[in-house]
This record gives sequence, structure tokens and C-alpha cells, in this order.
Amino acid sequence: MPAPSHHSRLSADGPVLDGIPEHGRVPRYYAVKVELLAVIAELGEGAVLPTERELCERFEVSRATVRQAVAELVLEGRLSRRQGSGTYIAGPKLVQPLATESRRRPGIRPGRRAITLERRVAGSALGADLQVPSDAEVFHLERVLLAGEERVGLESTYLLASRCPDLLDAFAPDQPLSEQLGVEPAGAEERVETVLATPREAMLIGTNPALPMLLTHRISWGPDGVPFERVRSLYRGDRLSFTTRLGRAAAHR
Amino acid sequence: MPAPSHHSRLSADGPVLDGIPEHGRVPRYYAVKVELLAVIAELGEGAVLPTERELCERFEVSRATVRQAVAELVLEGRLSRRQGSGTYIAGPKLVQPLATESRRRPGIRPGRRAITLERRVAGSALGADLQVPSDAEVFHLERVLLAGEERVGLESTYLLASRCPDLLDAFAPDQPLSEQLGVEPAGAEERVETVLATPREAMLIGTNPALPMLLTHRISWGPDGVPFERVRSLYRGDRLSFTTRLGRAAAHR
DNA sequence: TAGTGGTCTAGACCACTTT
DNA sequence: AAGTGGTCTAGACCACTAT
Repeated sequence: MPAPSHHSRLSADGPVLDGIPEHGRVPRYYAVKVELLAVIAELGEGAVLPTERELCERFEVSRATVRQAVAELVLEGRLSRRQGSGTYIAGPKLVQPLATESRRRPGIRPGRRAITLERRVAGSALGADLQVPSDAEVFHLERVLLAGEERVGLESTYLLASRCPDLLDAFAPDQPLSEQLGVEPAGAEERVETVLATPREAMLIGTNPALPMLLTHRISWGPDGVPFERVRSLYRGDRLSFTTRLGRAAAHR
Repeated sequence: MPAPSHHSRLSADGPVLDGIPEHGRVPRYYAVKVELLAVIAELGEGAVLPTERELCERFEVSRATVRQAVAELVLEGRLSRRQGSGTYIAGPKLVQPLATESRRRPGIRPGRRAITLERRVAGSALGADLQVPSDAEVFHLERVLLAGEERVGLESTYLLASRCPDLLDAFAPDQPLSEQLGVEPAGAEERVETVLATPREAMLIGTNPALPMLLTHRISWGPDGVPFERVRSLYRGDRLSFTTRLGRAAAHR
């Protein structure tokens, strides 16, 4: 039994999850969680995970540590536990139509603080979303969302560089992008779901990791019907709720 | 030290939280959570909670048990922890406009299973929402939401009895209510947020308690602008995501 | 009845903030 | 330096499921 310290390092293969490795220190349960993701991928949907006691032996940790890793994966919907039976690998999320319309802007003195603006190649997943080759150039803009002084979310935007070649020059980090682009979205496809904050996201927003977040994921296209941006907006689920008025107003509120 | 069993009963004052007391057994951390809610209400927003070790002494439980109770309250946004500093009582949720439009109906063979249909008086909170006296009569309809065979949510609807006096006769539990009412909503106000499933909700939906859920809360009014229903829809956050198409279609997807 | 996850204890050291 | 929350251990018993 070597462990005088309860912390370790992940192998230096770079960030394994969208996680904490930049910090240097990784909690043991987080390393277990990463390893469990590999087990999950290997076994596939519907399969039974090894028992908690077996996982303790395999990863050489206590049961409480295994349970913390499993608990986060349960909160994320990757696993589900059945008392007396076992822990099972969950299927993909179901999809439910929602019908969101043009987003009006926040209520409480909204603001944004840009933390990343870079030009790079799209890669395969983003290229597919935007219907361009994987070596197409995009801008990646990452901004912290504010409500007054409080950090409440994190927004990551990918824009086709061909649509806005001079973005890096005339960039105003606090303004909506649409005004700076000359492209007005004519349509979009959007998804809303709950996720847990990764350690990195939690750090940037200034909240605790593994807190449930409200995630919206949007792909917008212009009047020509061709996609030009992908936006991923993450809001603190414990601090924000979204409201709408649909149709006609009420009588006397 | 009496405790040979790790479970106890809450005082028989009825359900304290929207919880498990019908079961008879309450986990110790859950009883602590209920007591913490009283502490939170007493101290008020921004105050520091007693330290975890103090709470251990006060409630005569171990630190792990206190931490489980606190962890759930953190996931619910009632508390926030700051390492090295303390645990603080959080303020109310912020509100953000969302703009949801007419909800299209689910994708995967949606269904409903009614589990409660009762006639009763509104009470003060519901009365205020529907703009009627607290002794006005309402129907309360509670239904499990299905996607195929899978339980994915729980919907609780309150309807002004004066608008649909014969609901109990001609009720078809699997159909949308609007068709059975003769009232078509002309407008609504809706809120979307993330919450954790209570033990009762988790039991009815067949999921684990304290799982993040997507909650929509809607008040609808008729052509006359007078509210007639309040609907609270709770969806499994780990199993569902909501999607929309806004505006014009894309070019070639 | 055996095995699983669910809850709980008592104690330890670490990282961080405050004084 | 002292005190807080964060992580971890080793072990125990309970509730539930499967056999």
C-alpha cells in the first residue's frame, strides 16, 4: 500500500475529460470516473457494471470513493443503480420537441466577458455540424455570461471564418455577435438539457463542480439556409430559471 | 447513544418535505436535510451555516451524513460551499427570459397514465396563481408521462372546476386535456428550471431520488384572459432533452 | 440465502481561506 | 496558525433483488 497522499496524477496524455488536469491535481474519485467511462464504452448500453466491491479492488480505492464516481455518472445519466440488483449502463438521452423561439435578452443587467478568441480548424464533429470540411477555419469565442456582477453561465461559439474574416479586428466582447457579423440568423435548431458542470466549467463560472446545469445547444443558418455558427450555452441550474410569455397577455396580473 | 438502527422516523406531523414519510422509513441524512431547511429559513440569505463538525454534534450524526444532506441542498441551489471559508445560504434563483412557443407533442410514442384525480379547494398559493379565492374548487390531475414504455416524467395539473364541471364523468386519462375542456388556451406564462427529484417523485417515475430534473411550470388563460389552469411538468433530466427548430429550415440536412 | 446497492460511523490527512 | 470544506479509508449493518 503506497498511498501516503490521496491525490494522484492522470497519465500525461492531456485532458482526459473536459477536466481539471491543468490544475495538476486530480481527486482519486475523478480518476476512477474517467476509468469508468472507458468501462462504460467497452461494455455498452444495458450491460451490468462490475459490483462496487469489485471496482474497489480493481481501482484500489475504498467503496466511498467508487460511489462518488458512480454517483456523478448517475447524475449525468450515464449509469443507473438498482438496489439489490446492480449498476447498469444507461442508453442515450431521449429527445423531446420543445419549440423555443427568438431568445429575448436576459433580465438582470446581462453582460459577457470574453475569455477565449482563437482561429483554428473545425475538426470532424464541428465540421459535420456546420457542413464544412474538417479543415475549414473557424473562430472559437468563449465568454462568461454575467447577470449584474454574478457569473451565471458560459457560452462557447464557433463561427465559420469565411463568413466573418475580419472578426479579430473589430471585436467588441460585450456585444451580441450578430451585430458584428453582418449575418442575421434566419433559422436555428436548438436543444435544451441538463448536464453537470465539469471541473473546468465550474472553475470558470465560479461554482462547484458536478452542479446541474442547463445546457442549450444551437446551430444557426443564414437566409441562404447554410449553417454559420454553433453555440453552446451553459447556465447555472441552481441560480437561473427561464421564463416566457406565450400568446396573448393575461387579463389583470 | 441509543441508535442500534441507522434509520429513524420523523415526527408524525405528516409529510415534512414532499417526501417519503408514507414509506415509514427516513434515512438519517434526509432527516438532517429537513432540519437544515429550518435552519436555512431561520438564518436567511447570505448567512453562514454552522460548520459541518458543529452540525455533526448538533444532530448527532457523522460528518459523512451531514455532507450528504448538505450536498443535496447544494444541488438544489439552497446552499453553496466555499472551501476554507464555510457554507453559505444562497439567494433565490434568478430569472431569465426564454421565449418558449406552442409546445409540439413528444417524439417517442408519448403516453400518460393518470394516478390522481381529485376535486378539492385551491388553497392560498394556487388561488393566487389562478386569481380565485382560496376556497375555490379545483380539479387536481396527476399523470405519469411516458415515452413508449418508459416513464420519463410527472405532470400535475390544476384546473378551475367552474370551467369544467363535468370533468370527472367524461375523463379520458390518455388524451390531452384541452380537447376535453372546451377551453383553448390563448396565452400562458411558463418557467423552465432544473430541480432534484423528491423521493416521492422518484418513486412514481421509477428513478433515483436527487436526480436533476427539468421542471416546467405553466399558467394558462383563455380568450378572456382569465387563468384556468396551472401545470407543473417534471421530466427526467438524465433521460430527456428538448429540441426545437426556429424560423426557416436549413438548406440540406 | 447470498449478493447487490443504500446508509452510517469514526477517524485521518489535504487544500484553502482567514486571522 | 487555526479553522473550514474536500477527499479518503476500513469497516459495519440494512433493504432489496435474485436464485
